[in-house]
Amino acid sequence: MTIQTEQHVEEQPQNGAAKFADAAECLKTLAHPVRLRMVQMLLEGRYTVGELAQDCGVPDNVASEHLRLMQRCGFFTSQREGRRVYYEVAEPHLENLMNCIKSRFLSE
Amino acid sequence: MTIQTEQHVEEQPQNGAAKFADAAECLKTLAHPVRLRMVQMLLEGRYTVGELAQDCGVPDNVASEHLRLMQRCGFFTSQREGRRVYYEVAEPHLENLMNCIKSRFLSE
DNA sequence: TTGACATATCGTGAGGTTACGATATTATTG
DNA sequence: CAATAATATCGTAACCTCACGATATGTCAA
Repeated sequence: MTIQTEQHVEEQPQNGAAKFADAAECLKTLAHPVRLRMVQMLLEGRYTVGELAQDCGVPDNVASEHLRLMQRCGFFTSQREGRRVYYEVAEPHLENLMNCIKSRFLSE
Repeated sequence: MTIQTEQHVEEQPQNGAAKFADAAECLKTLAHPVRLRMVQMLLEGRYTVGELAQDCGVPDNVASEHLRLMQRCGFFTSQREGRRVYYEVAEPHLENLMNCIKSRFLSE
């Protein structure tokens, strides 16, 4: 079995493992009940932080934090209009991915 | 001690938020570079713990732990043959989900 | 049986994630 | 201007995840 005794520095077997790091990062961002719910909502329209917060049952600052995380993954963009900030989907693959998730986990 | 301070209990607005908890759980299980790689491998055949461990560049016990987590989500099953244990995909939606992930995060 | 191999489990500690409260920022209204 | 509304940011503490090493379990072979 000759396990590589090289401490795990950066040295993943070059089988595209590096690519999985990005995917894992984004999946991790998606993997939260409140965030999934926000994605679901935003796939159907644009909403403000307050609207999303209320619908998800979390305080505004918590909602804001979740939205910031997802924005960093490129899922959403935001525009300010007056004192409100509207979020909307920016990642076109998000709908397809969400449908896969729903067909597996939510449809039965 | 174990003083549970009654965090915000279960009080999600009943918009199907509970369902997202399961989905988030499974997504979280998927959201790890090594585990994604294992899924990718096992979508193409059955492999032993040692084979998966070597391919992912992690020690056997670490691989075993990852596989256990995924088995708990119903992604895989395992059969022992001699001293080896073979894992294989048990969740039929996994392939579709993985294709979504790859088309978003790995194809560019 | 003893020993080796393959896998699994357990305890531990480092580091990450989360919700919360307090505070800060930005924009509107009086 | 001050006051309020909507959102964002920050520090903190509780909790969770992960990899590691040690050990345990299961299997086969001599």
